[in-house]
Amino acid sequence: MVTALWWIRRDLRLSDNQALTAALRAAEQVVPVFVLDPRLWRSPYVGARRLAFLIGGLQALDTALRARGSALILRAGEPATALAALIAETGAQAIYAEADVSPYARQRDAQVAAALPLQLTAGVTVHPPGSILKRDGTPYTIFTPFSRAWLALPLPTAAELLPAPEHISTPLGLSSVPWPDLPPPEPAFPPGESAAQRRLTAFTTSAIYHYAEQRDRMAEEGTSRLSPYLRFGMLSARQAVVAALNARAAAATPAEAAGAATWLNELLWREFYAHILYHFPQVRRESFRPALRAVAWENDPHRFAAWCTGRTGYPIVDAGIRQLLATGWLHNRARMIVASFLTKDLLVDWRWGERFFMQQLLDGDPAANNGGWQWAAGTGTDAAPYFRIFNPVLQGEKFDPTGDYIRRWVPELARVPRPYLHRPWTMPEPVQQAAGCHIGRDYPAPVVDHARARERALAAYKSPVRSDAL
DNA sequence: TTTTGAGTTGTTCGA
DNA sequence: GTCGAACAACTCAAA
Repeated sequence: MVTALWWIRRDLRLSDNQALTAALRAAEQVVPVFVLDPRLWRSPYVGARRLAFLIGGLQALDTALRARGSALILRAGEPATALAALIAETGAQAIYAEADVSPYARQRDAQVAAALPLQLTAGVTVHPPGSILKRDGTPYTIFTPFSRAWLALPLPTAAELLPAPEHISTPLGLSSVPWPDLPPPEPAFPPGESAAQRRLTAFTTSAIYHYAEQRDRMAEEGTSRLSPYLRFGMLSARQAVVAALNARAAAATPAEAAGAATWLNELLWREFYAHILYHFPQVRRESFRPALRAVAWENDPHRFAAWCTGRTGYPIVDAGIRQLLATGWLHNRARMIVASFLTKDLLVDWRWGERFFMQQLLDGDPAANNGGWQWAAGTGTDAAPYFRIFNPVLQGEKFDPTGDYIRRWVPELARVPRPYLHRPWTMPEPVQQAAGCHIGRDYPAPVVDHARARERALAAYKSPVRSDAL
């Protein structure tokens, strides 16, 4: 009897799963296993809410496996040790898993592969990192040429998507550790593959066609909200790309096709940053651009705390942070606004914001989160020019013109009249009275003056303190 | 090898 | 209110 392990990490799905398919082709019996790595619980980059989403996804996967004659085996401990034990128990000849790109995952897999028969497959991205290079053999570091090269490769088709297996034969009697105790999942993001598929279908048959115009409107549900599902592979990258291509082909108007193409482009940003982290793992520790490794961050803990709690006094910034704190998810436009504010207005090291996002986000992904933060901070590949500093008032007026987003997430501003909503500190005293919102008491005064903070940021970025001058 | 055009998502200022 | 230019210089990608 040939037995194989399907080592699940961030591919919590049965459909279009290359690792599972490879295991089923190689073996008569397949053991689906997830290893609770104690490093997950200790990491300052992991929060309870994302863990709860992960565990919920594993429970959904377990249910789906049980309907197919199998069951998820949950183990705890160092992966190499736990897998070695399971191999000893089952006599499995091989382990199949989807390759990941983060430095931690690659080091972990190298350690396992050194001791055990580990077979890695593609799947985190459509095209595996390392497979898209310039003519001279070096990796792309600018998005647009990367995306051109990506699009020049054969596009995935629906026919390539691997079907979910109807039956999985798993040996009986293997033990599991109990499910860990975690907070209940976020209601807005029910974990699991079927929830992901429903959301993908809903988005790619409707909102995707308005995505080009609607995606920046923070009060609207104009985005796919699929990021947590992509993060844990409850949906494969290939399934998402195929759905985008199908939607583009089915578009009734050029504007609708543009919507689908814009969303596809966002999926390509995800691919791009996965490739970047694979080729430049040091970006997890330091700025991609060497010249900006010496920016003299102020790192004021009080200002950082005001930002983390949504009490900066800038409504659009606070609304974003509070949406994140309340739901574990944040609109992409709001991500850019709060990141620009932290790094430019408050001069806090982008790595502080990156870590906070990783603690809070359901979709927290080392590659995409790092790429986004370095872009906003202007320290990354293909980054915003240093002088591109978001004005939180203008961003709010432009992308939340009705103020509905602010009123929803910052209830103490609910009765502030629209002309003052994005700059409540300018409310005359009688208006504050009428709105039931006294600045400094019910809602904070601005933690910095944006115009002055902007000048300070320009100076700090223009002449970073060089470490050799210290 | 050299050259040339280009580079997600902005803001401010002055005409 | 609207519009175009300036904001710097650099690095990258590709011919």
